[in-house]
Amino acid sequence: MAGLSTPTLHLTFEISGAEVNGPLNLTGTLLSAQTCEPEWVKDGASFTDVEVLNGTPVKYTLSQTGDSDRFSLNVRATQADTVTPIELALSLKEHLSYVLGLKDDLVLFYRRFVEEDEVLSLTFTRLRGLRLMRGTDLFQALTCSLLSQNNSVRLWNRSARLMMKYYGRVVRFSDGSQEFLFPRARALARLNPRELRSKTSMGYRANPIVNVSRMVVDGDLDLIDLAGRQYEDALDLLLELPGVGPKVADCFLLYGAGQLEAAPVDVWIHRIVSKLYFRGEKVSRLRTARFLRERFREWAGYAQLYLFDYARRGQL
DNA sequence: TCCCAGGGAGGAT
DNA sequence: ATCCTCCATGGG
Repeated sequence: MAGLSTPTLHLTFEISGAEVNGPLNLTGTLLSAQTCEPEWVKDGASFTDVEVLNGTPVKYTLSQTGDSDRFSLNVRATQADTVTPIELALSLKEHLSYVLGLKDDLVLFYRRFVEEDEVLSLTFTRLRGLRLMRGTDLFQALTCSLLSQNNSVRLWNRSARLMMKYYGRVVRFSDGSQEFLFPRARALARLNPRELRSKTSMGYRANPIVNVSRMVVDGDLDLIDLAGRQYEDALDLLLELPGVGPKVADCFLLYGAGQLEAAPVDVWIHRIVSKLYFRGEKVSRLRTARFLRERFREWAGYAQLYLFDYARRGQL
């Protein structure tokens, strides 16, 4: 913690393992393709992200030393030099705790299913410390979820970065660096979908993204209200949005709204659940999602995350 | 050239 | 309810 009583523009501090509820694998978590935001920028063993905290853009770089069980998290942060300084350390610590799911009781998760579910427990050793990320920006989470449909992680991340470059606000930080924020609904709502498409190579996904942006701007879509509703209720409303089907809706609810009973079913989850829980019998995606929710309840999102990572990395 | 990627919409059966 | 096909785009 910085030793100054006045707000600072630069900051370095640690988050010790004791402040985290169980193990943490930072690299595994940040590389697990969760859809609430573009992947953080990787540089060797450290990762950099930019977010707006209390109205102030903050850029932070994280690295983990030690192993998944005994570690410390090193944080370096800079905030924008053009806005009022905020009490950086406290708000950033709270932010990281939320975004990286550091309060989730992973040991309880493992203990609960290690004997109750032999299939899921297969993933526990190799993925130990993998945590479920949450976005702090609902519009960004919904947009990234829309980008991810029938797309590769690499491609939708590229499109997201291009969106930031062309339509996001530029922020200059006190260390002299410059970054683009994720675009606001206002900036996307006025675009011609064809322009958005040609500049970001996001294909047909430009149409629903512009349409949803316009709904947000016009007040026809209240994402905060949506995120606070009960799961089934929110799901029904989400499915009415253009370009939003069961998978995108569940991604928004899980990674954006932090509703841990949501379990997005993509091709990987569909495959591995069919294979491991239904003896390879073809099961519909809807039934797969319901199966995960009913079996894992408030841990369905985590079960999905572990099975997804396990399947995607070739252990299927 | 074909197939695939953290799918969804519209239609036919 | 389940099964087509098409939808852009780039990588293998």
